[in-house]
Amino acid sequence: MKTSGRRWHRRSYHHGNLKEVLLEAARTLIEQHGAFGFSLAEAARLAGVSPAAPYRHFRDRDALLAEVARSGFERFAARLDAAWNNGIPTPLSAFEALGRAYLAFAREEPASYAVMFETGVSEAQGTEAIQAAAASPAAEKAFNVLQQAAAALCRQLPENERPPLKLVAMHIWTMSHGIASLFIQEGSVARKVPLSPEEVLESGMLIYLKGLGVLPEVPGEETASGES
Amino acid sequence: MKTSGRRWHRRSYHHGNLKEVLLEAARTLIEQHGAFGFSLAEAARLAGVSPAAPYRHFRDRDALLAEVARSGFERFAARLDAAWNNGIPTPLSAFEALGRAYLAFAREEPASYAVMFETGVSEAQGTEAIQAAAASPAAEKAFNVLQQAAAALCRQLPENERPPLKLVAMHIWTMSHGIASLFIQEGSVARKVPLSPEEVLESGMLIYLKGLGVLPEVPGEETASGES
DNA sequence: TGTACATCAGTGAACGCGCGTTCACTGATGTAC
DNA sequence: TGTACATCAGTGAACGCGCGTTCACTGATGTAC
Repeated sequence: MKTSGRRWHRRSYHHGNLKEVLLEAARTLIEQHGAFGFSLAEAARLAGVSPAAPYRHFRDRDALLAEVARSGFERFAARLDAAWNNGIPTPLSAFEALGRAYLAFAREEPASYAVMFETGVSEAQGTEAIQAAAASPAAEKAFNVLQQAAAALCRQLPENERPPLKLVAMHIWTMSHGIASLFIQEGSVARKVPLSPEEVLESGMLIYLKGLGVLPEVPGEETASGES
Repeated sequence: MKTSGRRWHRRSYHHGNLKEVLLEAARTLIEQHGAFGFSLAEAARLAGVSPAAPYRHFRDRDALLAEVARSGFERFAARLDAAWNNGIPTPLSAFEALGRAYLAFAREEPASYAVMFETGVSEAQGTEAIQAAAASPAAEKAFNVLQQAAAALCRQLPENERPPLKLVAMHIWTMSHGIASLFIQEGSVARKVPLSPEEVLESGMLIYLKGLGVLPEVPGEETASGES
C-alpha cells in the first residue's frame, strides 16, 4: 500500500515532484500538530525521503513555511477571484459567492490559512520569510478582489453617501476572517452556536449591507414569493 | 540592575510569587517568539530560576500555556464586563466602550490573546489543556458579556424584527475578533489601511447597527450639531 | 521563647530525544559530440 | 545510435543544540509542643 503509493514516479527525476509533495506533507502536519508543531524532518519522513532532501528545494525550514503561505495566498486569490467573477451575474449574488469561497478555502486548507493569517503573534518572531509572503503579490491580489467587490457594492450608493472604499473592504475582510478564524478550529465556538459559518457570515453581511444602504430588495423576499 | 530587580522577595517564600512571574515571562516570550516558539526552559531562565522550578507550579509545559489562556480569559471577561457596565449610561455608548475594551485587551496582551484564540489550527494538536481553557467558565463569561450587549441592543427593536440573539452576538464577536486578529500583528494589514483598529471597528459596528435597525439617531449627527 | 519536625519551593545535574543543518557521496537524467 | 561528461535530486551518517522532564537534594518557612 505505502510502497505502491510511492511508485508513481510522476515526473522525470528520482522522486518526481518532491517540492509539491513536501508542501502537501507540511500542510498535513500543520493540520495535525499546529502551525509551529511542524518539523522539517517529519515532513521529509512523511514524503518518504531522507531528512536532507528538502534542502534541495528549500533553503531552510522557514523557507518551506513561507512557501506554504505564498502558494496558499495564490490559490486563495484565484479562488476569491473566480467566485467574485467580476460581479456577474449581479454584484449581490457574486458577493455571496465570494463569502462562501472565503470560508471554503479556510475550511479546506486550514493549514494554509493558519500560516497565512495566524502566524502566531507579532512580526519579529524569526519568521520574517512568512511576513514577506503576507506582503507578496498574491496576498495583494486577494485583498484586491475584496476591494473590487466593495467598490461594486458602493457604486450602488449615491456618491455623497459612499464611505471610503478601503474601509468597506476592511469591514468585509474583517468579518470573513473573524468567522473563518473562530469557526475553523472546530472546538469552542462551534459548540456555543449551532450555526454554520456560512449562515453567520451571510446573515451578518446582509445586515451590514442593509446598513450601508445597498440591498434594494426588502429582506424576506423569499418568504414573500412563496416557500420553495 | 538585574540582581536588584530580583531582590524584592515580595512574598513569604524563597522566590516570592514565582507562579505569576513565570506566567508573565511566558507572555513576554510568546510576544517575541510566537505562541509556540515558547519554551519552558527559557521562561525559567527569564524568571531567574532553575529549569526544574516551574514544575513546582505547573504539571508541564502545556499546563503553563493553559494557565496563560485561562487567566487571560479571566482578565478579558472582567475587562469586557467593566466596559459594558450593564449598558450604562446608554446601551449604545456602553457598546462602543465594549468594542474599545476588546481591542485594548488584544493590544495590551497580544500573547494572551493569541494563546486564547489562535491556538494554531485544529483541536487535536496536543494542546488539549488549552482547548479546555477555552471552554472554561471565564471564557464563557466573556462570551456572555457580548451576548448581554447583543440582547440590550436587540431590545430596542420591535419583537418581530429581532434576529436570534446568539446570531447577533456572534456577528459582534466575529467583527471584533477579525479586527483584533488582523491588526494586532502589526505587519501586513496595518500597512494596507491607514486606519486604527478602533476606527475600523467603530465604523463597521455603526453600519451593522444601522442595518439591524438600532440607531435611532441619524449617522452624521456630529457634523449636524457643529464641529467641536 | 525555644526546640524538633514536617512541609514545601527551588537546586543542579543528568537523561534521552528529535530537531535543523552540513557534508561528501551516489546514481539517475539530460546533453554534446 | 553510442559514448563521455555535467548536472542535479536524493542519500545516509553525523554534528551540536536546546528542550522537556526526572531525581535526589537543600535550605528556608510554618507548626506543634
